[in-house]
Amino acid sequence: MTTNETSAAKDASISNIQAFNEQDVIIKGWLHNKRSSGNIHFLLVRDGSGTIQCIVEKKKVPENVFKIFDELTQESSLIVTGKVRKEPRSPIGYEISVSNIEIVHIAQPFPITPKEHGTAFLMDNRHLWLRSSKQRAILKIRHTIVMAIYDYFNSREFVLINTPILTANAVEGTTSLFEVDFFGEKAYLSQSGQLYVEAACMAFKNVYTFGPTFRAEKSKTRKHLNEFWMVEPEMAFGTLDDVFTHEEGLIMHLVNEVLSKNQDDLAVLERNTDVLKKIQPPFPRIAYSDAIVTLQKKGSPIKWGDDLGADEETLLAQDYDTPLFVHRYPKAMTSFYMVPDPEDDRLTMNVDLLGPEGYGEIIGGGSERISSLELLEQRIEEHKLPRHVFEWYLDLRRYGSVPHCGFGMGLERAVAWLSGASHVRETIPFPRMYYRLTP
RNA sequence: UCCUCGGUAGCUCAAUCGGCAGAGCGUGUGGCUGUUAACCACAAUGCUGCAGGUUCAAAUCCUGCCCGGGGAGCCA
Repeated sequence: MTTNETSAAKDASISNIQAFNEQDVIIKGWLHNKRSSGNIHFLLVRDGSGTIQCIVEKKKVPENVFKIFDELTQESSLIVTGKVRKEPRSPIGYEISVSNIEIVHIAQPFPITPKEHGTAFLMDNRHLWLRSSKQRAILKIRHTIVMAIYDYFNSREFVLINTPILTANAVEGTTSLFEVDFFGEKAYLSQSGQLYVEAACMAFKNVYTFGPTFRAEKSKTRKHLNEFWMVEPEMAFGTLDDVFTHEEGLIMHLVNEVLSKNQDDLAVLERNTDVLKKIQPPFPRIAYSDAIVTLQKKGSPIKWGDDLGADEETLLAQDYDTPLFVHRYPKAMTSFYMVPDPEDDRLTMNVDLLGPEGYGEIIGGGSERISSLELLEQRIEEHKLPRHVFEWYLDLRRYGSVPHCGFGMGLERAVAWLSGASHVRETIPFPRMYYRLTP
C-alpha cells in the first residue's frame, strides 16, 4: 500500500457503499464488534448510516496496522481506509478490504455488550443504547413520521403555529399538570396546545401545532410518557366529517411514508409489514352506543356510560385490519369544549381512533368545538374550571365565532404502532417517565 | 395510587430442606488464514439493594424501608 493510493480514497457512507464498488474509501465510525481467526481480522464498523464488515489480512497490511486490531475495543472510534468489494457472504452485499486503520479513541469497556440486557439497565444507559441497531431503526422511523406529519399539513395549507409550553391554563384538569414557578406566580407545563390553536385558526383558518407536551400522570404502562410530542390540527368552519377525513388521511400518509422509506428499519425490527400494507381507507366507524352493544355481545360486562378500557379497545379493534373510529361518546366523559350531538343531547360530537393489533388509542380528542359563548360558559361552570384564566378563550366566541374542529395525535404512540415497539419509551430518544428523569 | 413479580460478579441469571458464592457473556493472557452474538485454552472479578430480627449457621425465614420490571386506572 502506497501513500498515493491512500490519499486517493474518498469519504463514503455505508448506506451508499454500492456506489463505491472497487474503489478506495474512507469510513469514519465506531467499532461495533470484532472477530479474528489469527491471520484475518474482522471489524464490524458502524458509521451512523449503517454497519459494514472490514477485513484486515496480515499479508496485505503493514504489521503495525495489523496489530491495531488487538487494541480496539467495542465502540472505539476509528477511521478505516480500504477498498470496497462485492461479497456474497455479507448481509449488505459488500465488504471493505482494509489498507489502513487510524485510531481516534480507544473506548473503555462498553456497558452494552452484544449479549442480552434488562430494561432497567438499558434505560440507565439510554445515552449509549441509542447506538444499538433496533433503537436506531425505531428512531429513524420516528424521523420519517415527524417529517411526514409536517409534510401532510404543509401540503394542505395548514399553517404551523408554535403554541407556548409555559401556560396558566389547565385544559385537562389540574391533577396531571406539572407546576413551575413563574416569577412568583403559578404556571404549568403545557398539556396541549388545543386552546391556542383554536385562537390561531380564527386567524389562518387551518392551523396545527406540533411539539412536546407534559402530563404529570403517575402512569406505568407501555403507552404513557410524562413528556411526549403531539400534533394538533385545528380547522375553522370544520365539522366532525373533516376530523374523520384528516385523521384517516394523516394515518395513511404516515403508513405509506414509513413503508416506502424505512424498509430496512422495519426489517431490523422484524416488523410484520403485511399488517401495515393491509391498511386502506376508509377506516370503519362505529358509534360509542353501538360499540357498547358489540362489546356486550362479545361477553364484556361494560354498560352504556362506562368508558372504554384497554381490554375493551383491544376487543373492539381485533375485528379489523385497519384503525377503527369510535365516535359520539357520552358527554360525561368528554372535554368541556366539545359540542353536544344535535340528535342526542347525551352525546358529544367527538371521535377517537383505535389502532389495530391491540395498540389502543392512537388519536384522541377529535371533536367539534363549542362556538356558542353561553354554552361554553355553562360548560366551564359545570366542569368547575377557573373562569378567569379562560377569559381570552371566551373572547374567541365574542368576535366572529365559527364552528371549528380538531384532534390530537400522540407521536410516540404512532411510532410505537408503526415500528412494532412494545413500549413508547423506546420511541423517543430520552424518555421522561414516572421513576425516570435521567439520562 | 392499586395489584403483581423481582433486586446475587460489569451484564444476564443459577444456588434443592437454612449448611463452602456458581455459570455464560464481557474483561485480561495465549492460540487459530473467512469469521457472522465466531471458536478453543487459561486467569481475575462479590458489602447477595439498605437497616434490623430469628438461628450454632441467612442470598435463602421474619419486619420495615429503598429501587426497578409487568399490569390496572388516567390518557395521547
